Amino acid sequence: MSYGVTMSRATASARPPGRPRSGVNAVVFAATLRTVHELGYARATVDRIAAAAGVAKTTIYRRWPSKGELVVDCLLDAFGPVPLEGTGRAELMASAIRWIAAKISEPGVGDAFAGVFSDAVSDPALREVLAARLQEPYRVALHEALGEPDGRVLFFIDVVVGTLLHRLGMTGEPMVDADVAELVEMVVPHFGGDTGTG
Amino acid sequence: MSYGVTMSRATASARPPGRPRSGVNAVVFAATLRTVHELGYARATVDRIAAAAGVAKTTIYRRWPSKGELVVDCLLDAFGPVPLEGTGRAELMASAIRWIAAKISEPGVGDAFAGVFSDAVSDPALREVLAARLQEPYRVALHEALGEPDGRVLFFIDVVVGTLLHRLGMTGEPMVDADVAELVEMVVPHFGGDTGTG
DNA sequence: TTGGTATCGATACCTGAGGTAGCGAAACTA
DNA sequence: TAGTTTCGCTACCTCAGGTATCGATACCAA
Repeated sequence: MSYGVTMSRATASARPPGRPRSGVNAVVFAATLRTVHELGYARATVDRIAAAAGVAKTTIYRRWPSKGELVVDCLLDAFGPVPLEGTGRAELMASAIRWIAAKISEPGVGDAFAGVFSDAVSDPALREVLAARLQEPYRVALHEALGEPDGRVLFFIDVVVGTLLHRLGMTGEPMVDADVAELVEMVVPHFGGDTGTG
Repeated sequence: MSYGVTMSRATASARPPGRPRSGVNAVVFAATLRTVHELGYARATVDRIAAAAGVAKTTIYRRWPSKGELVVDCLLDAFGPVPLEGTGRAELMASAIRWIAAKISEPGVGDAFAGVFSDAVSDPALREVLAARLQEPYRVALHEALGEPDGRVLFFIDVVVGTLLHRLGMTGEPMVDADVAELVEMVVPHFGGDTGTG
């Protein structure tokens, strides 16, 4: 579930007073992806998501300040941490590219990603949330794993994610494996990873 | 102005009856880019664009069926044809990349592009318009100039445009020249163009 | 058991934006 | 002068994001 996870009430004053929140976050996330998958981002209204989750709309707005932040949390939950388990630089980058391509191909995930990204273009507040909560953790992880300077990592993310989202947005379909493979063959050598020649 | 341009009334029956349309398309395009630049895509409402152009909102909807199609026509007008004048393949691709990067950097153009792209994600009708009217001409031109198969040209467009839009969407600023240069250095060799190493 | 607090579902509502309908006036042709 | 189409204008419809309020409920503490 990615965030907070109560710290087993050890740190701060035991537990806040009042009726505790029911554990429906996961249900709401699932309903969000399902609704976005079935209706597209724009028609996946908060009313419909709430109905699909069997929850009142006000409950959603009590937990997330906007539809955009709900979707960002939903994507955080759907993505999870990057698997960075390759032995060499090349394998590491290639597996990261294939991982994000596969995630974006999952039903609802790519649409939700493209949709919230779109909203963020003309909503600076949401853009900061998107950059800080969704992009930053992966940027840090890649920075440490690859040893590349920040600017290069951001460029790497722009190329990989930008390409995948542009394909999805233009065609309505996620990028096929052959093209993902070509993306790997283009990007990895540029970043100094051997792709099989030594 | 890119489209139609009356054919000097030689072809079809002289001229349609009724009051002729006033030549305000260019004014509306300019007002669209200016408004999008100042307020962002979402807050650039059709009301505001009409006001900025000194035109009634109904006049705009008489000429374009939706805000999305207005913006697509506006972008067609702003982009114009690709300059494909390089001597070799490498120069040709590099100049095309620098050209679209520069266009997206122009005030309002990048925001309008990202905005309409965003709308298209959850609007299949607009997506077809975008693909057919905006992407297709450049795909054909690149296909003929480079001799690459369609799939490769579409991949080329996904990488270049996707990267530029992702950078703009995430940071709010267009890509700087140094990163555009790195994009060229990554893409051109992959497509078999020499970049200076014989 | 009683009081305090915060969440729950439900309903009603506000705002803003895309888009449409209908009007009289204006600009052109025949 | 009659016919046709665009013009600006105003009023309106629909839908989506987001807010306010209310009684009911679940928990804690005294």
